[in-house]
Amino acid sequence: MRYPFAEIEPKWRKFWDNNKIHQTDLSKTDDKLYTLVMFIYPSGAKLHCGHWYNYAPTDTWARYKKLNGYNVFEPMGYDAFGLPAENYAIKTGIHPYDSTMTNINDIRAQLKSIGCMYDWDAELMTCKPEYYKWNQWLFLQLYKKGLAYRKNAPVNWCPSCNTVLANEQVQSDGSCERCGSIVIQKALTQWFFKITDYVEELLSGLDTITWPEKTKLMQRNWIGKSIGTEVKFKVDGSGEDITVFTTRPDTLFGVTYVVLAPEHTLVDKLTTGEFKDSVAKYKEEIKSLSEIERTSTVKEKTGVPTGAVAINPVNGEKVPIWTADYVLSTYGTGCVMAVPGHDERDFQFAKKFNLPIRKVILKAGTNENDELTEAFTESGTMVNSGSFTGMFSEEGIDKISLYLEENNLGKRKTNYRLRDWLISRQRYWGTPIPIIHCPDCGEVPVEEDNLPVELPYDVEFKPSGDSPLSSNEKFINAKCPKCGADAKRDPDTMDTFVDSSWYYFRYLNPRFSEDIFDKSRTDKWVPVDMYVGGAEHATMHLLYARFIHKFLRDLGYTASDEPFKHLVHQGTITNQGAKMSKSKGNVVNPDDFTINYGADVFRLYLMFMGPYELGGDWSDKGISGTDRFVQRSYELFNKFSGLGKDVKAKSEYEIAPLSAVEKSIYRKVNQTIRKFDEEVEHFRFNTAIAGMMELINELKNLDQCSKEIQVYTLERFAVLLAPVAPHLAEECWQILGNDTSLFQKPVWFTVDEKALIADSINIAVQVNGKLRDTVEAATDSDQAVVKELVMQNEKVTKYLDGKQIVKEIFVKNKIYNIVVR
RNA sequence: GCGAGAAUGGCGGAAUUGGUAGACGCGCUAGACUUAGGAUCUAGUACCGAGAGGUGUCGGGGUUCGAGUCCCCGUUUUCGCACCA
Repeated sequence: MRYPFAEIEPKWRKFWDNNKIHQTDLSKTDDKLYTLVMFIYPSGAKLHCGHWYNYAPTDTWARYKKLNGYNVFEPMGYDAFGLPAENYAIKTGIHPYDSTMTNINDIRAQLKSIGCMYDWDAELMTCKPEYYKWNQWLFLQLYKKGLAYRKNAPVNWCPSCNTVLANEQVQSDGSCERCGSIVIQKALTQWFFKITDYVEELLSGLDTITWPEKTKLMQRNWIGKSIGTEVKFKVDGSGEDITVFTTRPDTLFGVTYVVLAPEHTLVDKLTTGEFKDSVAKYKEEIKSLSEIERTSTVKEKTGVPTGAVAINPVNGEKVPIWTADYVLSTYGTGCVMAVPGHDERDFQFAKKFNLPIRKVILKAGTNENDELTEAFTESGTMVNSGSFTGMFSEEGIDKISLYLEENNLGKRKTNYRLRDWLISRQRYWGTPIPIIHCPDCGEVPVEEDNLPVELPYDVEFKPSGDSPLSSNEKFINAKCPKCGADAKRDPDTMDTFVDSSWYYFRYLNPRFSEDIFDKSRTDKWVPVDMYVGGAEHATMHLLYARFIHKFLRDLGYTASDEPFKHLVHQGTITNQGAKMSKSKGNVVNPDDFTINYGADVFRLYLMFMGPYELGGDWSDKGISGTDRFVQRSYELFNKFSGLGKDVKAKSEYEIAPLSAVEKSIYRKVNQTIRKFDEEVEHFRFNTAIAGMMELINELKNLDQCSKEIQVYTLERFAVLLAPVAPHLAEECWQILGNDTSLFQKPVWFTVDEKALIADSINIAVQVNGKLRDTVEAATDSDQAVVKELVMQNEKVTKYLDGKQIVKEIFVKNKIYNIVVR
């Protein structure tokens, strides 16, 4: 009989539901384990295989922990604010709230069909005022500490749609995805969170958490700490100074020009008469370029002179000031000193515009008068550098910095690539920013008692050039909390990364109304023990959450320094080479598989496909393999139905008295448990399942075992099934004769260590590193014993004839290698 | 462009610290069973070769008794790059 998943799976889900098996008692904290997957964005595309790939294997890990006695908390919620719902509204007229709620209801039903251990009492929706109220509260706390502030920042602007565009709405050729016009960069006043105040701790904290090394490295690179010196260049004939940042003050004598970012405020100020037109024209030209294009090292460098001249502080030399787009206003001071002899970008630029190139660092083994054919960017001996000539770069960096500091011409400075977090969005579907702009008092925060500032339902979200909220008179007009005068609310909303930077606290008490969360509870449960989600969040969400966590700690809201102790990234599931998305039309609907095979077969297949961290291109080719495995498992238990009622197995057996078949099965069962423990613990589900398949292949001889060994084996097999195929396992456990639920009364079997050691073992025999045969020897045999076997082996000895043995390498239980000449 | 991964049969993938390459599964081949089925069971399946044997882990070098694994050079490919989440 085929496994009737269509009856059995809903039956067990109902049982779990009715008995509240997945509701975590959060007051019990002794063996607490907080397992979290990144919450879902409720798009109209619903759940696809990529979501299942994220959730089902993580649930297997969580269930494994639960069976091992942990009090596991595994919640799920909706990251419900965001751009796609708003775009959808612009296109169709369907309100973001309505489409989001519809999507959530559909997705919830789908999520329930996976059979994960989600505690639905903890469900969260970030678009509800009871949630985003605390985003606003968080904003106010940051504001109070001076960590939320406004400044100008460039945004992608479509002049035809009259709106700000997300990077993803700008196509690769720089045009708007909606109308095709060329997108420009426009400066707008924006809200920022001062994440840079925490930069050192964000770096050092990485050493304290168990995250993939590559993710930590990405964060380190993102933060981009660099130790250097700021150098002041006076502008000739003007009171202005240009401050540049350099990590190579030892090359200061090689400066032949200075470059300002085109957006730098000094550009217009310094440009002299005849150059004004060309500079203005240049600034116009580069408006449509993205940062990636601007910094590309293959793109032809562009730039124009400003006519102004800077004075090198160490030698008084006058050098021209240029503006060029390879200098970014967002990094360092927005100005660089150009040393074409020792910087690749400067070299290219100087070549193109015929600017002088001067050698000031000598590469070891070369001559001072050799012409530079490319920039020499490493350290070396300083030349042409006044009194510093002859020093090695490291010493020169130190001495020149000291000289600059002593003469008030500069100072040592640590720079970071990390920029403050731009959190304002000129959009509707997000958390309103709780600030009122008063003509007299300026920016005034909304009183905490007046939170939430509710997002109004009625609004014109079609682009008009302004944030959609500014068109809602009722919303936008307010009284100044300080002086009572007529004032305007801030029309912007927050980046959705604000929502996701603290949601793991809120899951623990989603309806708590007195504070952002109940500290007495979160202190026991936070940090999250295991966090699973896509690697695409490596630098943004995962950095923002760490920042907010540290901020909340400084407010006294948590004792921990880091939000996520352990992090795992699932791989990306692509289809026809592309990430699954509705717009590409390559979404694979998991429902097709759950209808045909059931949830357990599908989740088994997702785990069996390959390494969890790797992902891969979607194919359903192998699903019949896991289906067969499920069928065979079900059949196996039916064959021994009820056996566990009459026969009780011991927890361990003496091995010697067992028959050969029993021995082999007993050993395999224990080896499989050992392997399963090891593999599932580290999210290696594919090999864990392969191990179980090996076991069931061996169990074709189970009827040759005593009833006790049969029960011993089957109860262990059922329990191994439980994390990977929970519905099936519950059913099998019951068929065997148990009247309890595995997840209601968790069971896990420990390995019988003495069953793991095999009596004998195959040892590879090599001659000159080439395999010639294997010999079977008792486990842990020493070299002399193995040598005797080897030397009797003709397949080996025929390669030794007439040769001289030079060396013999013996590795116990593994290899015997004879080197001959 | 910059940064970070990956590359093993026809396919998905296994392979503690360097120690028998191809576990497990798909597919395929042959057979069994059968009021015939896209079901189940048994056997085989890296490549070349009749065999002995030889060759094989993206390409090219290197270290080592021994390299899929370590080092150098290159190719291809996936992901991220600050307003998608």
